[in-house]
Amino acid sequence: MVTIKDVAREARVSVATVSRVLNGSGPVSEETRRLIREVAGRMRYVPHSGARSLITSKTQTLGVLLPDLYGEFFSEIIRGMDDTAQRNGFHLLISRAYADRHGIETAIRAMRGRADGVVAMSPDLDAESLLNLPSTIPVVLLCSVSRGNEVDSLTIQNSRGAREMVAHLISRGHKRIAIIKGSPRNYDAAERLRGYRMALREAGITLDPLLEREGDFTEAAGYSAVLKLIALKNRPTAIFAANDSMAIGALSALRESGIAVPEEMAVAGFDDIPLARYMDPPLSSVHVPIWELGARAVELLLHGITHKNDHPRRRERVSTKLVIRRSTGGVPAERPPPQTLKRKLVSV
Amino acid sequence: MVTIKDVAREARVSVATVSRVLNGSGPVSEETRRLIREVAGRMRYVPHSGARSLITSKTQTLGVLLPDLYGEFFSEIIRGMDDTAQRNGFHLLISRAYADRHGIETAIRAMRGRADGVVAMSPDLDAESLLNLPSTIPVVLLCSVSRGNEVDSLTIQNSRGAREMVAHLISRGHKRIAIIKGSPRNYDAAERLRGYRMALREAGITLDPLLEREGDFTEAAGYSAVLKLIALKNRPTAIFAANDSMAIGALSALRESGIAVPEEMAVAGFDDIPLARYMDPPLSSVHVPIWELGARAVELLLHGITHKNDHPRRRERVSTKLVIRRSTGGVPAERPPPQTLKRKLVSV
DNA sequence: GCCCTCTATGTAAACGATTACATATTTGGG
DNA sequence: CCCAAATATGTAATCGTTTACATAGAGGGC
Repeated sequence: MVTIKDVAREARVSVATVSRVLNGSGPVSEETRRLIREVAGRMRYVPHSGARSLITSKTQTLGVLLPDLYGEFFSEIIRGMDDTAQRNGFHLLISRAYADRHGIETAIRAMRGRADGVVAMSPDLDAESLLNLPSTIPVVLLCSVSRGNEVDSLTIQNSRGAREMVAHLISRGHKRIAIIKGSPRNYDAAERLRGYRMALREAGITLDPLLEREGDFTEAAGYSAVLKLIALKNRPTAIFAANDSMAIGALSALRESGIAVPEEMAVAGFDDIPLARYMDPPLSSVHVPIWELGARAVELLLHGITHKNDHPRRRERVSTKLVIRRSTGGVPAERPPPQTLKRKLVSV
Repeated sequence: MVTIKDVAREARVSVATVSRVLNGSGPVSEETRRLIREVAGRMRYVPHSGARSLITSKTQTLGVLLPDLYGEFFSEIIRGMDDTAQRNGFHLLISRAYADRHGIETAIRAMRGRADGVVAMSPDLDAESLLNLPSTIPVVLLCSVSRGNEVDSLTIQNSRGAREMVAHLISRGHKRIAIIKGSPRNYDAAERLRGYRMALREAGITLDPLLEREGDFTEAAGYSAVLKLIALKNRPTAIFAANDSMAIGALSALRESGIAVPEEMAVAGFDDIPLARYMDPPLSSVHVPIWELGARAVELLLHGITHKNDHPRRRERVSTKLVIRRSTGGVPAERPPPQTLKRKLVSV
């Protein structure tokens, strides 16, 4: 592997001069500048980023800790992060980590010398104590319980979104509205449940525990929750699923049971993944700007890095938007605009 | 930031001894071993991975270059990579890069000193020349044209899978079978088209250019391709979409046009994304083991790394499997097993 | 008591860059 | 023609580790 020394020797100058040319720092005569460029190019010299970051103590890399990597939600959030990181000359070091306190702390430690900051997503409710990690490198907490004041945090307007969707169902005349809940110890899930209850209470509807079904954010969970709901003596007339995957599983179960949506049963989801509009019937959902979530997290982190982590901590929350389609009897027939290419798979 | 020197000073030993204790190398008396462990713990010392990798010239990191990051395909492939990398003590440095030769080369160079090897996915047909990158670090090419002999490569059995699916449609009695093609310059797309044509030719069916529609792997493309197909004077009776997203868009368009699937029009996709079985009707597709694809790519790369890149190059191809559901009139009603939890979204 | 072999530890040279400081050369003002 | 200032370049310390080599006791066989 060719190093800066090899280039210097070949060009008959010192390493300092080579470094100056390559980084555009300090004065160098036009003549040597050209010479060094030529030699470096010919020898196919590539600076060793590891060595560089050791002396500059900048890695130009951001660590990303995720609880898991399934589904469109994560690819989209990573895309938002990568776009923003790359625009600022940073790379992304991605790692899955257990969501509990120990797992996250270990992972953040492992980042020392590898990353200049970390975005950690730890939706587990138990990870609360994370808030006061006395971390030396900047950290942004994503979709996590956020109370303390040690780190920046960014969350989704879960309860507000859920509340609005359930209010929408109520405005359509529904009184018996079921919810398919998210994973038990998940922060987003808990908040969405809170919004659901809030809306019912505001409408003077008493909560019915039988209408709150367990779920875990998978299609399979939505599917089986529906089978239980339609077996009830006093069936609900609407179902709010805590995410779109479960709503899709729910639609599938209703279809097989011969129950018409939205006539006999309204269905709504959360997230508004790209597929929602292609369902049968098109799925009403709470739109979450996932790309923006990732992008904003990185922006916050970069801010923390440039300010060496001594800046006032921020706690932000991205807002959601109701998207009403046919599955709640909303609009006649939203027709997907053929050439909008909202989504673009380059391969497969 | 506390360094190994600080620990050594505090424990009144030399840095060498501290290093030996922390890495379990060389002989150290039980007494000093305990002392150093205690001091390091108390001072919350964390080794600086950058410095370590400079001297050992091992980063324990793998670079991953992807053309884009949309959709479930990518989250799943990344998951396969991360699982395998982590099990072998490696991290993943993920980066989006232009798929052309220059983009990939630049990106690979930027990895010097950051990663011990690179998995590059560059499905662009023009990137052919990539094959002879005289790269110093091991490279595995994923889903890319693979002819040269400079790097390992891993691809999907595209043409075989497509051929089998189209043969299946033919066996159901279809004679006029349309294809919605993938992106024009995409390798996988080209191979799937090849398989489609192969199957037709084998059945003695003459190719009809009108039945080969442009597409780009998006739902929107599938949607609008169908509108054109059903406007033909001599309509096809079956549609093979080059991926599931387009097939889903196609189903949506057919539904709105009042055309029954599979009675009036059979529909098949490629990839078998988790959602396929939840469509209405459940979608027949060519199953691709995406997780395995990522996992295997990393295995190949790790092999190249341990053998210092002088090993016989391999060219592997993961096999596909036909999954027949109702959209091609296949089986009565495949009912999703409620508790199989094939897919598990931890958050949202 | 001598020498050899272990075991335990320390010293210092790497790894590949950046950069403060020193030095040499040129330029220009008086 | 001299000296200060500006320009161009080199020397060497530094970042935080690992590790080859050196050193110093301790133990044991003769």
